[in-house]
Amino acid sequence: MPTEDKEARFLQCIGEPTRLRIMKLLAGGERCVGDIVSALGREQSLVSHHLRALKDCNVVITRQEAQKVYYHLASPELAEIVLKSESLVTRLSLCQNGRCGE
Amino acid sequence: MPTEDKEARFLQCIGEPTRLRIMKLLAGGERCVGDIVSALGREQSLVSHHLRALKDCNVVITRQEAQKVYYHLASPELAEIVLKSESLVTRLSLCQNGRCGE
DNA sequence: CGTTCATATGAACAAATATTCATATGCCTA
DNA sequence: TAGGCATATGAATATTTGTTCATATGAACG
Repeated sequence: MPTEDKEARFLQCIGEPTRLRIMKLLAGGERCVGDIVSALGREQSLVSHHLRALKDCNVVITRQEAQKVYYHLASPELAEIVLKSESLVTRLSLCQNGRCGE
Repeated sequence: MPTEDKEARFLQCIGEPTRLRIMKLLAGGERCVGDIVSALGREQSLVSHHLRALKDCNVVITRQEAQKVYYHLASPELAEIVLKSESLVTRLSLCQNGRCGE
C-alpha cells in the first residue's frame, strides 16, 4: 500500500464540504456532537456519519463526558492545512468554473 | 456556492492516488502526456482523463509544442501542499487502519 | 427499573467516481 | 493528401460515496 494511497485517502476524507466545516469548527476548540449539529444545521445522523469518517482517519479524537462526546482535531497542523488550501483556492482561482466536478 | 464547496472540490481533485502521482511528477518540472503515461505505467486514456480533471480545476496548465502537450503545476504552492499533507499523514499516522475507506 | 437525552449504527437508495474500450481529433512529414 | 504519432473524447460499467430513515446503544436520573 503505497504512501500516495494513504495521502489520497486523507485528502479525500477532508475534501468534503460538511467535513471541512466540521474541521473549521473544531479549529476553534473542541465541540460536542450536539454543538456541531446545531452549528451546521444538518441532521444528527449525517453529522455522526461524517464524524466517524474523520475519526476512522485519525483526523479527530474523542473524549466522553457524561452523555456527551467531545471531538477535537488530532493536531493544530490539520487546521493549518485546511486554511492553507482555502487560501490557495481563492488566490489561484481553483475550482471556479462549472466543468470542475459539479 | 460557499467557499467550502470549492475547497472541497479542490481537495477531492488532488485526493486521488493517480492524480497525486501526477502532481508529484510535475513538481519536478513540466512533462508531456507520454512521459507521464510511461512514468505511471497506466493507460494513456486513463492518464488523459485525470489530466483533464486537474486542468478543469486549474491545478495544471498546458502548453502545446508540435504534437505534444506539456503539463505543469499552476503554482509551486501546489507542490508544497502535497508535500505538507504527505508529511502530516506519516507523522500523525493518518488513514492507516483498514476502517478508513478501503 | 423505566424514561429521557445524546450519540451511534445499519440498511437502502441516488448520485458521483474511476476505469476500460473504442474512436475521434489534431499536428506533422513524406 | 495519406499516413502515423500524440492526445483527447465519449459511452458503458462497476465501485464508491453522501444522504435519509429508522432503530439501537448507552449514560444519567427520577
